[in-house]
Amino acid sequence: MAVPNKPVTTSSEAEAALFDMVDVYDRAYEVAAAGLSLSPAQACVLGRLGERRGMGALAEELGCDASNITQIVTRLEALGLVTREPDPRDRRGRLVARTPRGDEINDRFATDFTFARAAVGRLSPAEQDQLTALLRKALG
Amino acid sequence: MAVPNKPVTTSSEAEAALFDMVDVYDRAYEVAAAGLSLSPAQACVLGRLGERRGMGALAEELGCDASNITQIVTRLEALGLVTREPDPRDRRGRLVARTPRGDEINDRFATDFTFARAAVGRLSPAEQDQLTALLRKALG
DNA sequence: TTGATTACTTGATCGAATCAAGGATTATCG
DNA sequence: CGATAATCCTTGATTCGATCAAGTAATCAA
Repeated sequence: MAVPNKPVTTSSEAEAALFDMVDVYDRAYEVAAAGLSLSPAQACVLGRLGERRGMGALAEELGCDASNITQIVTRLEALGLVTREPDPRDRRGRLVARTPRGDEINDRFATDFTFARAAVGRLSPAEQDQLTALLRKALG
Repeated sequence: MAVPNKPVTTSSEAEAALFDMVDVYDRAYEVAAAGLSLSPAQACVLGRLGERRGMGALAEELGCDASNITQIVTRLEALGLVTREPDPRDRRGRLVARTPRGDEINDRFATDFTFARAAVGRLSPAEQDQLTALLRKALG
């Protein structure tokens, strides 16, 4: 099950459309990751490493437990996509950074995850601005 | 990590807004489920049982393996939210249906998952129609 | 310096997802 | 009719994500 957020009830057309978008987005993300033999979580963490980051920073960004990040980074490290070095400024911390291969895989993921790009691309520039404004307003 | 679909790169404002919506939606769904001690997958399956359904139908709807559904339904059954009876018309199949308690929990989930309702509610009726149209067009 | 806090790891447990394999039932076709 | 195939679901094994409790090491603060 890609991401099982099928709606219980969608009382309005807009809610239904919103749900469909979320559903298709999530599935596309997962498919793109799977195409590179990555889990969504791995692709996600890899994508957050444009700049080297501490484990805690990653955990906070993703809203999860630090031990979760330890797990995921350990796997990315085993895949040779990431390094984990002691932080020279605070030796409790560990700085995670992509390897060249990690960069390459991440670039490929960005290329392969065409869904959002394609979806937005179906709209005219004016429509894109409208969509942005509506989504931002809906997000409150 | 709620649903870790943080973007690798968001080349446009619209893509970024789309991502944010997906991210917040997924998290809200998970929180609503957790509030009822359900996993997102369990809440999802429960929500699909307005009408009794076979295991295979559920698997197809959710795009996952049948054995995955077996697992989830087994847990829902253990929670007393669902029954699994032999299909009288084809004794290979099993029909899954919500119990009264399953209905109650499902209703409560629908109430608790306020995110989509609230998001859409921040828009005027005309804006809701716009959003619907834009999302549908973006979905292709 | 002592004690608390911070940053991360480890180990355990649970659930979701997927795959291979198997049992039971139904459908097909010679 | 009867053998074979296809369908529906389950079981078992494995992997990964998520969370919690507990622990280590380093830093900070009194």
